[in-house]
Amino acid sequence: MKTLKIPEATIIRLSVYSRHLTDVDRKGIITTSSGDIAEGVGVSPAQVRKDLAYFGEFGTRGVGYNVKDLRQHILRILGLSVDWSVSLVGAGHLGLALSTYKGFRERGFIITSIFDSDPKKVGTTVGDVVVLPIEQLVEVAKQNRTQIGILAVPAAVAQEIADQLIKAGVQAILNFAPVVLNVPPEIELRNVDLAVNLEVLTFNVGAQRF
Amino acid sequence: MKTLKIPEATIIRLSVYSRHLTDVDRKGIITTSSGDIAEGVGVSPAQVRKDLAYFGEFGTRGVGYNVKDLRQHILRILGLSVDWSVSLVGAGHLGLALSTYKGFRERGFIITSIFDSDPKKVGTTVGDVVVLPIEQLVEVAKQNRTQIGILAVPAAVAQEIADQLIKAGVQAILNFAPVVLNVPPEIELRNVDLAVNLEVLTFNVGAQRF
DNA sequence: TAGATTGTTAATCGATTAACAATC
DNA sequence: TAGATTGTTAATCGATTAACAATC
Repeated sequence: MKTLKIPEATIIRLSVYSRHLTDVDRKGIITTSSGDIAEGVGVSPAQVRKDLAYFGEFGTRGVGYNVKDLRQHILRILGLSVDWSVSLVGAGHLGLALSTYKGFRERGFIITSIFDSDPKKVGTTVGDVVVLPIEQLVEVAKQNRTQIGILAVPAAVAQEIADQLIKAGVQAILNFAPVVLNVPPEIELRNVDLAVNLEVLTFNVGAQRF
Repeated sequence: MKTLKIPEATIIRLSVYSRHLTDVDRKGIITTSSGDIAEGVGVSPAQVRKDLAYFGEFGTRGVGYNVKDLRQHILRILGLSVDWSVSLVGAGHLGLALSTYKGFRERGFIITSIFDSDPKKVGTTVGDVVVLPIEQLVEVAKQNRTQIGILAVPAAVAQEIADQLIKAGVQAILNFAPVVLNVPPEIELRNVDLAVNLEVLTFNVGAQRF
């Protein structure tokens, strides 16, 4: 098992390439090139080739890449050749937004359970999933072999829920609560902080000050 | 105007530091150190000092940093010493989640207008803002001196709406639609792609393959 | 003064870009 | 063959880490 370190930036770009290739494929285009992809997603052609080179040789010199093939290769690299069982915690507006987001199911992310602490939300249906009381999280997530937990809960309870998700056996957590979570090293964690994104914008708008 | 290039990673961390300092301040702690901050947010002390050094000297050798002062300095650096007028386009679940997100208002992001193309949503009230028809976007956003536009619309119409926001004079766009937008260089653009975040997780969960 | 911690420089590490041989 | 485009190496650029003098 050679662990040649792959930049996270490369993974993010691969995800973007794959989406671009889906569009290109839908247009019926058979062959593309690093230059085409680069133009389509706003990076350099060398970057595209370098990113792909981490994982193999997917093109033909002088010709380019077969769109369908390359797309499939990238999806496999990203782990999207199989479905993933996802548990969503928090059925507020954000939770509803996430659970109805079409992009998830298209990519094989199946929300198999939804939990909330509010008795008024428990029992309601979101999509085709019934909202369960938070107390059942560990038991149900374990039963469902849930691999990914999404935290759409207030910051104050995020750590506690994260601990429960880990107890239930999830391998990865996507955290929307604006708080730094402590998780063991074997758990993959990503934070999406909506305010941070706005703050990078406001810094840049005023950045001529520096 | 010296434009010494500041890494975006530094800006993101400053935002995280400021949030951490808010918590620390609430606990009544007066003085902190790069080591404390580093531990609180999961980076190295040298990183904290280096990030701050881009903008000045905010500490006292042998002592550390005054929590309130440092917090204020960082907020000013991020452009958060003033309010920002924000226009939200798209009053779906995600739009509602964003408009009710407390973290925005706390940081001075004031949603001054909300637009949607669905006649059933137009006229409803979100928080204390009435949803307006999308046709009024350019006119109203201009009137409100809107500086930031948030796109919570389907990918298919995101570019068109972005163009209208720019016509209305916004300086920055936060895009939640999974599509690559073309905007002029003077417009600050950030993309938040929910699926990409999940895909980085699934790659990492299976990353021992490489 | 002794201990602590900053601000800053130098060293290291990592990622991107440029160039080009390989080859279709 | 001539033109195009990949895959890969080397050069460049940028960010992080380590070390330490300055100084409270």
